[in-house]
Amino acid sequence: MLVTETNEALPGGSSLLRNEPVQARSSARLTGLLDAAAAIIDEIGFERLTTAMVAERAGASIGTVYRYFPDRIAVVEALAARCVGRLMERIDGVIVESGSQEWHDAVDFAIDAQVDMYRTEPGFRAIRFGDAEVADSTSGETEGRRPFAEQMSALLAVRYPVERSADLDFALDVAIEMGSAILARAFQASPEGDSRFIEECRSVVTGYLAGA
Amino acid sequence: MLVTETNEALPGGSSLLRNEPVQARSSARLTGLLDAAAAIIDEIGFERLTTAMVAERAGASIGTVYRYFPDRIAVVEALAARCVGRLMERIDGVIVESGSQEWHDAVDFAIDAQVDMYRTEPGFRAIRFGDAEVADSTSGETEGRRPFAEQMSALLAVRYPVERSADLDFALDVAIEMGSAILARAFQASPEGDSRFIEECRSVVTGYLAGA
DNA sequence: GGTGACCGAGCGGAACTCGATCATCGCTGT
DNA sequence: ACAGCGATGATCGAGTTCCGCTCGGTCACC
Repeated sequence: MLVTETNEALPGGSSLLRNEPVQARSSARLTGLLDAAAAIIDEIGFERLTTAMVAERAGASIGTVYRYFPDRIAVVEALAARCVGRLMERIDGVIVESGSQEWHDAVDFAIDAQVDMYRTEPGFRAIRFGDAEVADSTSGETEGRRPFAEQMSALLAVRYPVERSADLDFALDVAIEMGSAILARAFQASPEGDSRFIEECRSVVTGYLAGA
Repeated sequence: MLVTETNEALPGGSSLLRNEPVQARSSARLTGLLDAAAAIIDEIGFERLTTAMVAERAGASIGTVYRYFPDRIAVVEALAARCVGRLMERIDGVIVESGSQEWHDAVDFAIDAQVDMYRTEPGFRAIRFGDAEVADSTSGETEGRRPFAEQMSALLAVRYPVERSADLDFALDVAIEMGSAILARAFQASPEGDSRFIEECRSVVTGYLAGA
């Protein structure tokens, strides 16, 4: 496993939180707050989410929200981070389980996992990777996509033909950008994900990474 | 010209506005408000933009802002719409001027125009096409990219080899999605636009549209 | 008893409203 | 022609409401 979680609820490091939860009930609270935020975002969108809504839905008070998160934006950033973490766990899990050494399997699994997340993970759709980018237009996207790009890089590095691996990181950047955009389009077209776009995503990304 | 503007300032239809300006001074006001919004967004980002700032910068009062825009978000949506309108005008202008009948010229011009907009058009960078999508996560992107896709469709339809034109609209959807994402990445990496990503954008989009 | 966790009234500021005021336009009668 | 005059467009800005966030006090766990 490349991804290690010190706590089920907390995303990554993480400097997004004011106070790390130490008692059991409080990490449940954190999880609950993020769940509430995810549900609200799915229903009315990030822009209309208020901290009071999050508190009420999680059965907490406003003060509790601000005990964990420095501000409103940090809530959605933490949610995004949790999403990315879960996505990476999935991809990692599936690929080691399969035992495949083919790089294009890793690509396929990554796309499968994202499709699955779009369908089942609350908030993923609205947040994609970096609609937290919405929040802070400077960092958000980088924060979200960087770790993902690095994980894919690590996964592909050992599987990719050596002669082309010089530009692997750049190619991955481009591929992830393309793939995410097409997938987003697929789920913008329909809630279950337009299969035409999804298939096109597979072929485009695989084709590009294969070197045209 | 495919694009017709009834008024220099107003973007498209447009149902984004509460009141259409009818007198001359008031469309100047509208233009001024959008200019102010663009400048502010460039300086401090969409999130930190306040309606009071827009009003002050445009030399208007808050009430005037709300005479034209239903809410804060609509301001940036209108700005996005104006950006898209200007982009389309440019592409259209350059391509008829060139007289080219090659579809890949249309693609090149479209990419050139976007690069130019990123570099010179206030607010374009922050707004891309659909960081208004940021605003209203449901419609924003659709509102922005739809007219663009349709214009490109119209441009390419007469230039594209007939045998493949059946899926032209779908292919264009995908191509625009890919291209926009890669371009955005180029200008996220550096303010002048990372030329490596820009070149990759050209080759990927042209390659894809050529049918691989 | 000491520290972690939680609450919610309250503060500051930003989004948005509304009725009063001013500018422009089109008409109409001389 | 054009001066006057309603009607409608356009502007203003104090005021209201709502939301993000703080802080001191209370409760729960070790």
